[in-house]
Amino acid sequence: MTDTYPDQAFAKHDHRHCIKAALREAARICRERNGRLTEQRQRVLELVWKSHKPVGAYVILEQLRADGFNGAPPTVYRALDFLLEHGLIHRIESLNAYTGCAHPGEQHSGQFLICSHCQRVAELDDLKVKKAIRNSAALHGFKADHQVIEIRGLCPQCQDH
Amino acid sequence: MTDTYPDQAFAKHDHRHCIKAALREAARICRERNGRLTEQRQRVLELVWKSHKPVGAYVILEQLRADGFNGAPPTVYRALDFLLEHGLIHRIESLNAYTGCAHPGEQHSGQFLICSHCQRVAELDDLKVKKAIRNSAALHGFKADHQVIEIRGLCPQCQDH
DNA sequence: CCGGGGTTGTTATACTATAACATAACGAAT
DNA sequence: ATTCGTTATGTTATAGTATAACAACCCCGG
Repeated sequence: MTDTYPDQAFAKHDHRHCIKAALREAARICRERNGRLTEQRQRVLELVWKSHKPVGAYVILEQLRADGFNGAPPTVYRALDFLLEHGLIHRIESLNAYTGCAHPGEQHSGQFLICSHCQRVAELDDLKVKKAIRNSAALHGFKADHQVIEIRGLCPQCQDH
Repeated sequence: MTDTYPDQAFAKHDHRHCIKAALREAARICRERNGRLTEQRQRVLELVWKSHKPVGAYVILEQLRADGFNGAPPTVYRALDFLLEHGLIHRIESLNAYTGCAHPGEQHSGQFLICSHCQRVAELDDLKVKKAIRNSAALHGFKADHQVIEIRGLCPQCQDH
């Protein structure tokens, strides 16, 4: 696999479908691993997916509250931690924000294209990039373990502004 | 140029030399550009370089204070911003910390190997990685502008633990 | 029914960063 | 040397991000 969603990344699509698929996948993965996808965790996952761009923990918190839930930051962070551990979401380091994982379950560290204009993010998993990095690290005797790759720029739709 | 400091990255070396060289380089670059390398900025740059691992803004602040300076966060952040703008330091997104730039002046976005054990960081500028990423982005019609690449793992010295 | 692991509630606090406005230092032009 | 605009710094307050610590709860297996 070089690229999982070659074009879909920034393309228009029915996002409700994504959300549903993500929830279904999450349920499956958690069942497999005996992870408990509780009501809270599911709600947080849904909120992450609902946004078409990465969301901060406190935005999620606000939305939970708007939804009648009266919680505090730790609740949200715990849910996020759980989802991160199980590979259901990613954290975008350069934004302090979280985004749904495009192909959960498989072990992978994401590579992200982040549009500086519309804030949308596409997740890649390019083998060549991964290899180039692994080689480069190996050259220095470095044993790579996890990679944070976040590319800023303009997505196709935003290049004419 | 593929790699600038092939082995030196994690190798032992007289770090005082690095600091001096960095300060000298910084002075030269600022002179060239009419940037003012003030006392404060120089002190901050020195503190960043003095640490062999990335330092947080508040650690720098502490050290400035220990040094008789009675300042507040904005002072430090302003100095850091200046140094970042002029390519004299880098920000490590995944650590919220700052580290001296190994080859200032040249335009480049760093690639970093970050040791999870000793926290030291090596800066690379691997052409193959850069190209792989540029290609990958291009495949998606994405116009890349800046790349954040931070690889976690174990440096040569820390792999036996 | 009991017990124990995992989950959530709750309060407080640490850590990271910036807004906004006042003052001071610098440097080019007169 | 004086003036003036620009850039840099001081200062206070606050926004934004994340975790520590402990109590209460719940689910499920024995």
